[in-house]
Amino acid sequence: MPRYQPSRIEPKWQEWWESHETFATPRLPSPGGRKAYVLDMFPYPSGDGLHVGHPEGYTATDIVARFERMRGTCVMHPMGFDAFGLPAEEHAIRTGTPPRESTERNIATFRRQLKMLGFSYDWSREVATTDPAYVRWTQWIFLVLFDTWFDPEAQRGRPIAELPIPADVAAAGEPAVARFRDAHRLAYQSEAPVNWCPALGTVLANEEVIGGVSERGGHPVVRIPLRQWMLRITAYADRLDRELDDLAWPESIKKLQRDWIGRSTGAEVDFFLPPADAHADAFAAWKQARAAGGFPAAPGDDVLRVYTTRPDTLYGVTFMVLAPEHPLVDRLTRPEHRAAVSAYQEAAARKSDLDRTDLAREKTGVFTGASAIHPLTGRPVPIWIADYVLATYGTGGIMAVPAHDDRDFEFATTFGLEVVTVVEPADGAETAAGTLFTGRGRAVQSGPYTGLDTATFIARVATDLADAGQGRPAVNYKLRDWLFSRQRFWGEPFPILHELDAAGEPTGRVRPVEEASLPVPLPPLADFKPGDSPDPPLSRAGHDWLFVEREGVRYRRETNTMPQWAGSCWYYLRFLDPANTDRFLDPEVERAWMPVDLYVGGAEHAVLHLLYARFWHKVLFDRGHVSCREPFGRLVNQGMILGEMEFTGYRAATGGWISADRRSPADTPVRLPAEQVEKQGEHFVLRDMPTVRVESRAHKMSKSRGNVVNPDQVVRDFGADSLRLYEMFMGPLEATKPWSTSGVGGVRTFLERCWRLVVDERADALEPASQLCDDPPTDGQLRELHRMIDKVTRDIQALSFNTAIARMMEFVNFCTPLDRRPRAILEPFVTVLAPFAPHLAEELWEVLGRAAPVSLAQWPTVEERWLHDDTVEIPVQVQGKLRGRIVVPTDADPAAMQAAAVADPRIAELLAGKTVAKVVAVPGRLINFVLASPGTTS
RNA sequence: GCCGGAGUGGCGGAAUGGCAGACGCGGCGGACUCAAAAUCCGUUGCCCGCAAGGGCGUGUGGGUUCAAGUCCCACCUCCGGCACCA
Repeated sequence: MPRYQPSRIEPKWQEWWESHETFATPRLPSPGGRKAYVLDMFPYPSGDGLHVGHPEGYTATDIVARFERMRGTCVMHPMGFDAFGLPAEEHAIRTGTPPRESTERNIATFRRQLKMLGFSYDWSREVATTDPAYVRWTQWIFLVLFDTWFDPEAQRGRPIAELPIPADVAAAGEPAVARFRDAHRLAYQSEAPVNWCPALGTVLANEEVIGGVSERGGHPVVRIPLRQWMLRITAYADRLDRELDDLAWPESIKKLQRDWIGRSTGAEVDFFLPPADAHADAFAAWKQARAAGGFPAAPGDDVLRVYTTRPDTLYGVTFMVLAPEHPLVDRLTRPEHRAAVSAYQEAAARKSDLDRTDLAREKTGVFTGASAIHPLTGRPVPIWIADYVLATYGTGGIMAVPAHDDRDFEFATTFGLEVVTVVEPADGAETAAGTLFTGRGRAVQSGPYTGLDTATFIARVATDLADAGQGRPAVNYKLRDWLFSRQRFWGEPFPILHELDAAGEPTGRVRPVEEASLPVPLPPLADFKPGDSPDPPLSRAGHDWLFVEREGVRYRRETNTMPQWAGSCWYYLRFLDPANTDRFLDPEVERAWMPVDLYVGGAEHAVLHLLYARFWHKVLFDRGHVSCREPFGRLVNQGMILGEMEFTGYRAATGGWISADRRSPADTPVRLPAEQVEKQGEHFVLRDMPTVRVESRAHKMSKSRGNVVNPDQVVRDFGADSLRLYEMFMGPLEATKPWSTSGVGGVRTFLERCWRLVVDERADALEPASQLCDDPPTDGQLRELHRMIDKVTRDIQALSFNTAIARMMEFVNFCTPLDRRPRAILEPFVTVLAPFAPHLAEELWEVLGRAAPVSLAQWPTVEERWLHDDTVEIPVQVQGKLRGRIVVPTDADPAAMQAAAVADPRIAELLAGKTVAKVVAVPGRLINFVLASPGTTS
């Protein structure tokens, strides 16, 4: 009668934990005790509900949190919702439902599903980024960014009030000072060209544009100039790079971040631009002025400044290239080239990123008719414009060295420009003139530098250029400043006011909303439809929201909103002190819990979320609001869960089967049941037609493919403990792995075996199995128990849950046949099972007559003495091939092992008449007899 | 193109340079049953052999080593990311 019934026991224990506040975390960890902050990347509550991918990471952290709790650690394990997001906004536009309504509904679904899985979150700490009490502090942090400038000397952010004002700025009066400050804030406005997506009615960040179309929806994107809020993340580029060093993150993630930051070192070099009516000695005069005055901070109009990582190739410069948007292009272009240049510029502006990057890699460009003077040789160098040079990187212009840069080489080849070799491979290999060599080596045809190796050349020419005032060492980053505003109505409003003049026009002056007035609420909107201009939807809000007065001056609110990233940049801090109305986080609480000890989430956030959150954290650190430089100590990315393995055959248009390796896009895929398929050698083929190969693979879950697994359904069919356990048993946490419904059945069977180990299934009432007894356990049972505990303990710490579960299965396999099952081994087993299958463990604990909850029971201690055997079985190899086994004392030395091995009749026979050249005996592991090869004497 | 990661039975996977395939799914056999399901027990890499036993096996080809899934070199395939950053 009392079968294992998850549908009965799971809700029961979830209610028990909730009513007993089993997982409530105190404000501060107990003094002197250990703390663990175990964090999941909180989800975006989409309308589809939880996906089976979510519980993977959540179960992993839940096991760690429960395990640590049982070991007496004070555990912080919160959950919340990253609830601003485009889908709610699109839903509002489609249906007219206010986004807050649908969002709250979705959160309720997510919360129900998460609770259904028995995660041990402290739900009293739940936060949603859309909650006005949360938005208040997101806006407050924006004001911290607005109030901060980056001091490059100190390499840290400081209050804007401490920004030194140059004398000439101060002399120009208060508006100039304000402008100077605004230009140095970490949050600033910019008129830069942005990715405007007409279909979505918004501007997108570079990283939201994939191959020229929007990441969401794949709509076309065009570049237009628009006033935007930017965050000066580039100021922190160096620290974001260097301070990765000490983090316990996967090296691959660190590398991803480093590559994204893209630090490179090289030099800036000025090429003199002679005026049209220049005297022959204009260059000499310029050189003299530079030698006296040094290298200016800003290039000025008389030079073309370029950035290069290879100043050692200066003598190989045969032309220069400017981005079409480069500010000097118009002035440089000679009248006879004006038409072509303008046409090219217009075409480039119209081109989407797709056209500029993906299609036909062929280089395009036009000649401006102008030349610059090479700083070392004094020779004129023609100036071109081409869209392979980016306006937004370096100085927007390059010195082209076609012999040693593949892009320049391609351009030179296309337009028949000169190629001059100035570097040869260091190994002296011959290079034909006019060929490409991008490696490092030795300089040739390089004036006084000829013969130098690349590194020496770079160091020396940098010094020489600096002395001559013609160049300086420079560092550049691929990382761009963070485009932080969106033209959306479902996001945090900026706490910023724009001053208006008497005519109601903006004066360009802004003021922050005072802290006491936060949060700036989202205004109610009558209509959610996007406009056809890039004007933000909030500009259509009622005037009582839009216009405010301060000290007799009228202001218009900022109508952009923050991107979804904003809320997720600091939620891990708010969890620590979620109800605080006085500050965003109590410093005492922050010092006690930070940093996060374990952070688990999807690899899709490897770059952006983690980089943005680190950036905000560093600013908060610089401004004294948090105590550590880095927020996340140990980071782990869970892998993706794919759909069930599928076999796909292909039918040709004529109707016949076509082998998967010879199919064309015109053939129709047909999903095949496993029975129609068999493996033949390397490939799967049709069982009835073995010449036809069949594709076998698992695909990403997607609605269109129809292979999405719904957690509600799995819980209904198998129970939450089975879902948890299966997701952990599938394979390594970090790996991508396919779903298998029969695999879920397998772990369900295991849980039923656990149940029967303790419960008498044939009794009428819920009572212990008849085999349960109070016998003292045998040595063999204790050995089995302690080895299991030891392995599971170590595996949880290594996040190797699949092997931990395998070991528990072995333990159950060991116990099942026992006619008498000592309580003294079953009870510790139930405690070890508890973090993995908490509902079942609680129920079994109760059946065993112990006081609930097992969730807070003590984790069993491993008794070392049961981990070691007196004797050990050791393989015996002859010539590296396994030929027998011997049993020897565990501490047997090589001589004893050898004696035991030769005493084995089979081994003795194999060695008879042979010369043993060498014996390799590894105590406790193996023994190998190496024979002298025939004809060799030893 | 560049940068990661991965290739092990029919499938998911396990293995500090030391007995390849733990554990699970699936398969096969048995016990229980009138029968089936459930359960319990056994078995299950491939090939030869009645057996004892032998041979071959971790994507491919080389190498280091007494010993390689594991280390080194070259290559192939799949998955993920980046993509003119001078």
